[in-house]
Amino acid sequence: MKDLVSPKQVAQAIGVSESSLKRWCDQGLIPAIKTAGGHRRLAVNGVLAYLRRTGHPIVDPEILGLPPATTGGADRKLAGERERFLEALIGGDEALCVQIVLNLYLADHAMSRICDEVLASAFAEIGNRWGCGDLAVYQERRSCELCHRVMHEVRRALPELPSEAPIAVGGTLDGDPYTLASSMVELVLRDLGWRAASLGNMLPFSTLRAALCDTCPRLFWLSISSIRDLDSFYEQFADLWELTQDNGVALAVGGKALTEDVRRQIHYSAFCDTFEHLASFARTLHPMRSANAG
Amino acid sequence: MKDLVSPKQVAQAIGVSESSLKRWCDQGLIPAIKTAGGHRRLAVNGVLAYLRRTGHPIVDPEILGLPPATTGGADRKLAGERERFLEALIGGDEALCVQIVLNLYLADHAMSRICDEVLASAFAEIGNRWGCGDLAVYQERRSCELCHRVMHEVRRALPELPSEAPIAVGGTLDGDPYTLASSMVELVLRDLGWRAASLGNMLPFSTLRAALCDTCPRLFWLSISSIRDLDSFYEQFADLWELTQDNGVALAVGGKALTEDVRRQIHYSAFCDTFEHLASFARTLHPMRSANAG
DNA sequence: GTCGACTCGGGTAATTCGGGTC
DNA sequence: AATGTCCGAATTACCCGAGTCG
Repeated sequence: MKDLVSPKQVAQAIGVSESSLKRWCDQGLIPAIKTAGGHRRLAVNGVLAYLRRTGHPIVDPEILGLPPATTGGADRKLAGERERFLEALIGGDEALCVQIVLNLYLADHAMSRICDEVLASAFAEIGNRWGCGDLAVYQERRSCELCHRVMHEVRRALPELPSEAPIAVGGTLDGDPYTLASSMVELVLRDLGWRAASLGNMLPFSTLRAALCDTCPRLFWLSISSIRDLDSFYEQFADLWELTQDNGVALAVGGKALTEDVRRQIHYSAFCDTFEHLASFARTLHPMRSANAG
Repeated sequence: MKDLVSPKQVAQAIGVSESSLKRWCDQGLIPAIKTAGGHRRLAVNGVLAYLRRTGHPIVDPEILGLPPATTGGADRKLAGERERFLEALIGGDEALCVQIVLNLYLADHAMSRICDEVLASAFAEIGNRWGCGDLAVYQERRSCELCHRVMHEVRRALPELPSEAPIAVGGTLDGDPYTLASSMVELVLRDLGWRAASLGNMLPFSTLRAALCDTCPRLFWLSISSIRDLDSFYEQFADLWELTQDNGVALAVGGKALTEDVRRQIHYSAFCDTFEHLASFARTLHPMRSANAG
């Protein structure tokens, strides 16, 4: 933990304006030292002492544990946050998980990169540790549960979508119970201005066709992390592809079950290894105001 | 939903003067914290808890970040709302789903009854229609997805739990992918003042034992809607039961896989056909102060 | 030395305080 | 007993041009 933090960080962390913070410092309520140029630097323990005295809630304690952001160090920040997020997940600390991700979003990171480099990355590591027996099963399950809650929370933070925004729907195939990736797709697309809605998991092809006709999306996604029967998959997937093409719907796919061999046998509009890929593809369909420089 | 709001916002949202709000805060009816300068900041869940207790109506929900037509104290009947909720679920109208359930909560219905008579009941009907082929599979899956989102939203509206509240954890067994019931249990218990957390689904017995030791709950729940191997189940369940008894943990079970025959073969602290049963049992363990006078 | 982001101090408008009264 | 309105003083949020940081 850093000893000294900037006024802006503290203001965000405790949910007040920088002006108020300035006044409190000048009144001696919060100890602060000044740089040669007159900029205030606040001691973290002094801030915490103040919060304890006044019972002020910590809106975002996570900021206080961060080193001051260095310009151009955005990459390092994302990577570093992955570790903190991972530990919070494993420890079952829901509030902290939410704060970390929400903070990254507020720091104007693209949702696609947050999903790639923090959420998905953390779960990759959880998978590793699970395989090594370093993790209890319930910790893995609870992590999934927590991650869903985090994503709920982040979705609320996204701006309202205009009713003319293009529609996107998708989900996972029958036999594939993992909803996390599909929910992340929804988040990424919403961040890009799509009215995206995940249909859930375990969806047979027949109902995908029905959903496609009922909801009339511009984009349809499939997260495929396991395939039961390859032959049946090829056949049904071809039907789905045809249906999307007849209706002018783009079909984006991803997931570890789509190996190179499998990809050779099927048609799609875009295959996405990462959420960044997905975001790039989505932008070609529906260019977005560049609010997120990513 | 914002976490902290100013007195003026709340006053506008519920249609009273700021003075009344001041008095309610000073009497402890609404939890409030103060800034260094003595200005009050109100937590939205605290405000909602007060509205629920008193049946006070909401004039302008949007100020508090609630769905448009949220009313406080409306005399909504549970049975009638089930139909509306069901149709909203099937139609995929997330906002309406949230609105209906939140209204019932604010109308001071117990969470256990909302879960029994609206949520679970709606899913029973969805199951029926699905069996008859009156419902597309994706509509059923999407309904599960929506219901999770509704519950997340309601959980946010619940008041903050005191740190001395008893802990409860639970989940579903290995082979049982349905998380809905377990999430409902969490909601019901939180409404009763428990610090309840669902561990998720597909939990093998071995990890349940680990979780039980790691989290030290007062109550452990299992939602059991399917059992893979009965013999193995009996054996492992007996181990779990023993562990709970050694640690002074109550074990509450429920789910349609627990038929009369199965129940005869196992021990538990309480079997719950409904969330109302669960609520009654939880109250015997930890009586809740009746916050509601009228 | 350049550059973007941050912070400074100070001023202003809006909000909130506590208390008294209707 | 409870609520709404009014008051001066205090607090907070937002804004600006100039200076500092990394």
